[in-house]
Amino acid sequence: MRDERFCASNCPFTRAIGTIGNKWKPIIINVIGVRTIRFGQLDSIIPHISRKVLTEQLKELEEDGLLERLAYKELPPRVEYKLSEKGLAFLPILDNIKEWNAKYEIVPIPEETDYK
Amino acid sequence: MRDERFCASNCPFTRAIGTIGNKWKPIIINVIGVRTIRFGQLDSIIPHISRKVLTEQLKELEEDGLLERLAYKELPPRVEYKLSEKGLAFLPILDNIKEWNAKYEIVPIPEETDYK
DNA sequence: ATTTGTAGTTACCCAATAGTAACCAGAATA
DNA sequence: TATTCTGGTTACTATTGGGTAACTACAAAT
Repeated sequence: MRDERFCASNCPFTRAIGTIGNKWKPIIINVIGVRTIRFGQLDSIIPHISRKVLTEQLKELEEDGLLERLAYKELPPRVEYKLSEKGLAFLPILDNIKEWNAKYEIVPIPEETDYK
Repeated sequence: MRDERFCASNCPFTRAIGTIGNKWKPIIINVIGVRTIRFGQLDSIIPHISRKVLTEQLKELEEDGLLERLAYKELPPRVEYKLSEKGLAFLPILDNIKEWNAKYEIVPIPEETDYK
């Protein structure tokens, strides 16, 4: 899941891309935003992600210091995630991407759909 | 290479991540920058990328309107790439990522290396 | 006694991605 | 005549990614 050639590069930009340059992480960071959120919520809010992949991505984000994980010793278990200072500092970049996209995206021709 | 679920999402942010959210594209865009560059140069400047993958990524970037490709009908062939307006507009975002990384990166412990 | 709920983990398997090597055109150069 | 040069493409293989389903713990509710 993580490309060692990127993470161990001596180019800081390449290393940065190694940590956040995949399709799930920006989505996850964006969904969390400034709130505290539970695993199950993430799982149900983010479309098409499996619990397995979600777990992996969250683990990596935590390892890279973007995310804080708070596990309560309860049953049934409760785990809360929230962005660290580093993660929060990444949010404006995601906003920039949104603006950039809004300005330049070539809007795809919407699929023919049957509404009943 | 391209995840249809992302590109066809009705969420613009998800679509944006679908186009630039992978490890090679930010690297390629960053390497091109404001200059005009040839295929062979890209291939030799970017570490670890294979010609096959480079070709695929360039093709997608062109399809998504980030890149302009200029092929000269010569032999041996000459092909030049440069960023479009959309591509150029993405450069400041890459700069933001560099700043963000410089500020927050947890520097990896350098590997034990033998210098002779 | 059985079901429900949470946040995972694990095993298994198929699909997608990426690496490698060989090959192409055809003009210019040795 | 053989080699070099460029920007690819193709076939084949290896590696990885990711989906699915089953399973865990244990308390509380039915």
